[in-house]
Amino acid sequence: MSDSRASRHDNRTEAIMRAALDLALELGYAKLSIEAVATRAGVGKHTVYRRWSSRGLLFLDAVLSLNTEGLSHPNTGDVVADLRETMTRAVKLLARPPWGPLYQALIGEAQHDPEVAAALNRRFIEPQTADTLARLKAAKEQGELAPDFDLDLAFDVLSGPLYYRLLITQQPITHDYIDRVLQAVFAGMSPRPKTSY
Amino acid sequence: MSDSRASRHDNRTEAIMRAALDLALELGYAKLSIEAVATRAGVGKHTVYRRWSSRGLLFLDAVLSLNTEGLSHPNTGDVVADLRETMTRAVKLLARPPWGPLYQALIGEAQHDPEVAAALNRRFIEPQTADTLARLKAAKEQGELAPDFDLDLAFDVLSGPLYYRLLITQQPITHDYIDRVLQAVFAGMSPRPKTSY
DNA sequence: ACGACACGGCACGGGCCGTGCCGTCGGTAG
DNA sequence: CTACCGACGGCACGGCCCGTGCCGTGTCGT
Repeated sequence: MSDSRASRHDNRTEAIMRAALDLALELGYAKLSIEAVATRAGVGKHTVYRRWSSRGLLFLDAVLSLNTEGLSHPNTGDVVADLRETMTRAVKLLARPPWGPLYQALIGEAQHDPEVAAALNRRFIEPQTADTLARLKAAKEQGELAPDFDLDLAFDVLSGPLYYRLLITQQPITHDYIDRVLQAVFAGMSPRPKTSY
Repeated sequence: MSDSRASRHDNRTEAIMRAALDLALELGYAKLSIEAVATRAGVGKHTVYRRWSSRGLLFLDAVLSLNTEGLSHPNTGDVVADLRETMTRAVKLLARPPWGPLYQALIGEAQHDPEVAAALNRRFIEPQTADTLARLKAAKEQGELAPDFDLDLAFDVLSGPLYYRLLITQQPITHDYIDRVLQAVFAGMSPRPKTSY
């Protein structure tokens, strides 16, 4: 076949990413070396460097290759229920290995490497945001949300607390926690509908 | 004096932390080496290792030494205004160097080093949370907040979006953004006070 | 004056970096 | 069938930094 060349190429690429994920889980991302990845994958270091210019970008590809399809939003007509469903699914992935520690390490790396941060946003955060935004927009058009509902802020306010728990306090994210966030955001936290604010 | 010994000790400690901060700002935390810090501080490597067991813990001490007093909450009687004041002050610190990049790098390191994560929580996050909690509790007792106001969640919901912007999308955090978060949390985002939720 | 101690300077083995070079192997073109 | 070519694995290199040992020095408490 004419693509056996490409096929061989892809096989190595996958082997390298798999080795990177294995080692990241065994040693932690901090102790992950390209040298070890190459050895584990049965590959020369050049073969790694030919594909990725930095450890961070390799790790990004590796983590995102664990594809998370199934994070798209259902539309049952009840926007809050749909959001809870999506958030629950996301949290189930993050709750335990392999995704949790890997995603956490990836965001950690993004704080040190602007290239990783940019790529993570473009390839993962933005699509996910757009998806949520579309679902919220539909809800607004169907009168489920107020006309002045702050669409652009919604994703931040919903995800922010989850990321805060994952990255800062590093407490477990439970179903109850998701419910309370939804409660706070959609029912409001103030006793007075019209605060002095 | 009897503490000239301790004084000398402290001088070196400060010099090392200052050197670490300088280098972190010049090169970025990722390229920060203990060897370079020691040289810049005019100090032997032992003197660094005698005080800190890892680069992360040194960096944590260095960043937290830029003391952020003035993050305590005022109490003017209007809890939302007080929160906005505190959040604005915090964001002013984070908005631009040196705090912004340094704090971002510190949280990044915390994702790779559990010791740093634990210390960061104990020494910075928890006191700040307790402070906010106390202000909210006072507000609740004075009837400014509903009796069933979710105190424990409040800090997460208020800070979460800010951290999300700082760490994930890495967009600037403006005054307008703070206002919108407060609006969302305290006035609620839903058009219907009693959602099906 | 003496002893204790933290210190700066130096050197070491070791790990990993990123990069060259070389011989091989598979697929392609003529 | 053969000649070419690109990607490859293996190896070696200089360089940086790690964490640690040793040695001579200066400064303090006794």
